[in-house]
Amino acid sequence: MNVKLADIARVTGFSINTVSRALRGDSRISGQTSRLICSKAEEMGYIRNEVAGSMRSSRTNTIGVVSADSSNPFFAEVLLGIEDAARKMNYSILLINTEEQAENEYDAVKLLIGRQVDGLIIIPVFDDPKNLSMYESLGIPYIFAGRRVKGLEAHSILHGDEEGSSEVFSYLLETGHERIFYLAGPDRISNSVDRLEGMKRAFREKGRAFDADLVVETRGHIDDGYSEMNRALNKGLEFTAVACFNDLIAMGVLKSLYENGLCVPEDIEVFGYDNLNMAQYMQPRLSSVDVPKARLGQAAVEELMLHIEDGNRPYNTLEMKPRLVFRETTKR
Amino acid sequence: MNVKLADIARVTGFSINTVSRALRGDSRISGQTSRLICSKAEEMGYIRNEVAGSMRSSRTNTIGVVSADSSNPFFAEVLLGIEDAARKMNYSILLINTEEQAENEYDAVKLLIGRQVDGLIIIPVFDDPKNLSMYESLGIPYIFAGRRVKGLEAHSILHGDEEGSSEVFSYLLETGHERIFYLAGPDRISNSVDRLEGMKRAFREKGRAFDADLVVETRGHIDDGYSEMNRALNKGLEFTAVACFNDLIAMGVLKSLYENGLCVPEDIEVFGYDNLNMAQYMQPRLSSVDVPKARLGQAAVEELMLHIEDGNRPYNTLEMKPRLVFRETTKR
DNA sequence: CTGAAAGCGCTAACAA
DNA sequence: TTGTTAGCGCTTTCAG
Repeated sequence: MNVKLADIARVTGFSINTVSRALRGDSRISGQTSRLICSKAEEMGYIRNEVAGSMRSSRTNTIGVVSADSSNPFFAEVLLGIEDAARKMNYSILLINTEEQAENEYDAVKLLIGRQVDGLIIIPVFDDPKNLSMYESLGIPYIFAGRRVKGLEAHSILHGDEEGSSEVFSYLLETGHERIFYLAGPDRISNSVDRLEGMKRAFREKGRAFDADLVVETRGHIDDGYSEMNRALNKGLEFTAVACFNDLIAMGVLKSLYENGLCVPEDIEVFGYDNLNMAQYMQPRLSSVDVPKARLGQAAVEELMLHIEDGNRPYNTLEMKPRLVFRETTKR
Repeated sequence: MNVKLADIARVTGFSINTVSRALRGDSRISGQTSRLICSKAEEMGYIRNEVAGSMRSSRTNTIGVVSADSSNPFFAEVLLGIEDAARKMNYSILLINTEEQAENEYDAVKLLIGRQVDGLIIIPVFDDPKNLSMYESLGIPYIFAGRRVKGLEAHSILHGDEEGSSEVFSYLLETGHERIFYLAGPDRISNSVDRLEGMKRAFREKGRAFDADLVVETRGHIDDGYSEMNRALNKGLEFTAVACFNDLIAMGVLKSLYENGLCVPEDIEVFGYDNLNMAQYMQPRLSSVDVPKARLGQAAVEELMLHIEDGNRPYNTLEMKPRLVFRETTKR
C-alpha cells in the first residue's frame, strides 16, 4: 500500500494528528515541525488519500457536471471553462453526458449524489416532472448552465436567448425579408423554447405574422442543417433568409445552399447562433450571435462555490448579454 | 443527513450487514429478505454513499481521464467514447485537461491518484523525463489513448499515425506533386513525431528528398492553418499540395486559399487528418485520414478494465488502422 | 442465511 | 503547540 499519515508519524516521531495538520498547513503547528514533516512527506512520496479525507470532513472537493453532449463544441467549451475554474479552486470534475435524455439526467444526478459531490452544474432538459421534483428536494447546491428548467429559473445562468434571437429576426425583418426560414432546436431544451419565443416577439413587434411552415425542428446537429435545407429546397419552399438555432446547423445549411447553386448572402442571408470559433472560417464567414461559453462555465463554478460555502444563500437568475456578430453571410 | 444503512436496518429489523448485502445483491441473502430490504430502501430514498464504500473496499469505480484539450473536437469525441463505455461498466470519470503541458500532466496524475482512481486514461506528451519516471512506478493501471510516450509504448492504443501519414504523402507524390507543403503538429506529442516520420518514409520510399522549408510546425489549431497559410503565400512559397496535421488546420488552410484566389483541388490539393464529422461539410469537402475516435475511447476503457481486474496482465501496444477518405479537396 | 466486530485513512473535538 | 480519542458509513472477516 501507499505511504500514509501513520508512516510519516512513525518516522518523524510526531502523532498522526500533528502530521495531518502540518500537511494541511494548519497555523497552530510550529514552523520547524511543519517544515520537517513536509519535507519528510515529500521525500517518502506521500500522496494524501482524498477519499478518506472526504469521508471524515464530508466534503469531496468535487463537483458533478451533467452535460448534454460534450462532443458538441459549444458544450465542450463550456466544460473547459468549468474544468479550468474548478481546478483553480482546488475542485475536481466528475463528468456525465445525458444526450439530452431526461432519464439519463435523472440517473446522472442520483449517481453523482451517491458520490457525494459538493455541488452540481447541469445542462438540463426544460420540462420533466420527475426531474423537477428531484431538483426541488436535492439537498446539495446546483446551477443550470446556459439553460433553465421550468419552475426553477433562479438556479440558472442564462445568456439572453430570447433577446439574441429577437435581435436576429428584427434585423432580418427590418432589412426587408418577407419569408425567413427558421431551423429550430429540439423543443425539450429551454434554448429552443426561448429562441423561438424571441422569433415570435420580433414578428409581433414588427406587426407581422410568421408562417409556421417556415419553422422546422431539428436536433441541432450539423447533419440536420444540411438535410433539412436540402429537403426544404427540394420541396420548393421559398425564403430569402435562414436563421439557425446554432452554428453547427448553419454550417450544414451553407453546404446545402452552395451545392444548390444559391449565393450567400446575395440570394439568401444566413444567421447562426453561439459564435463558435469555427464560424469565422466557414465559407462565407458566418454571422452569428456570440455567447460567452468559457465565461459561462467559469461563472457557473463561481456561483456554485458561493452556494457551497453558504448553504443558505438565495438563488438568483444570472443573465449574460448576447451580442450579434455580423460577418459575411449577411449583407450588413 | 441522508438515510443510511443503519436507518434501514433499524426500520427492517435486520443488521446493517444484512442490509448492505441485500442492497448489493449478495446471493446468500434470502429472496424474501432481499426484496423487503430493497423495497424499504427505495421507499426511504436511500442513496448509497460511494465514498464510504470505496474507503473500505479500496475501489472507487472511478477512472481518471487526463485529456489534452477537450474543446478540440477530436479529443471531445474520444472523451465521449470513454465516458460512454465507462458508464456502461458502472464507472465514473474524473476529468482534467492539460493543454499539452507536461507539468499539468504530472500534477493531474498525482491529483487523480490522491483521489484513488482505479485506473487512468491519458493523452500524454511524448517525451518528458519527469513524467516518464512517474509512469514507470505508478502503482495503478494506465493506458495512453491515441498517443505514445517514449519508452512506454506498450501502454498505448494507437491508430497508425506513421502509416496514415505515409499513405497521404505517397498518394501526393505518386500523383506528381513536386512540392508539398506540410503543416505539422507540435513536436512534443507523438502524433506529430509519427506523422512526420510517415512523411519522411514516403519520400524515402519514392526515392525523393523532402525540402525542410516546406514543413512548418503549428499548435494544431484552426487559426494556425489560416495564419500559416497566409504567411506562406505572402512570402511566395511555392507548392501544389498541402498536407495538414489535422482537420482543424485544414479548415483554416481552405479559408486562406479561397481568400487568396486559389482553387482546391485544381490549383492545390489539400489533405486533412482525423476525419472529424465536420470535414464533409467544409468547402470543398475535405479529404482526410479517418481515425476511429469514439472507438478509441471505448477501447481504452475496455483495455484499462482488463488491467484493473488483473493487476498482473502484461501491457501490449494496440494498433488500429487508419483509412484514407478521398473527398473533394483531392483530385482522386 | 444472518450477525457482531473490526477497521479502511483521515479529520474533528477535546485535552493537555 | 501537540497528543488522544472517537468516528465518518460502509464492507470485510469471522462466527454462528
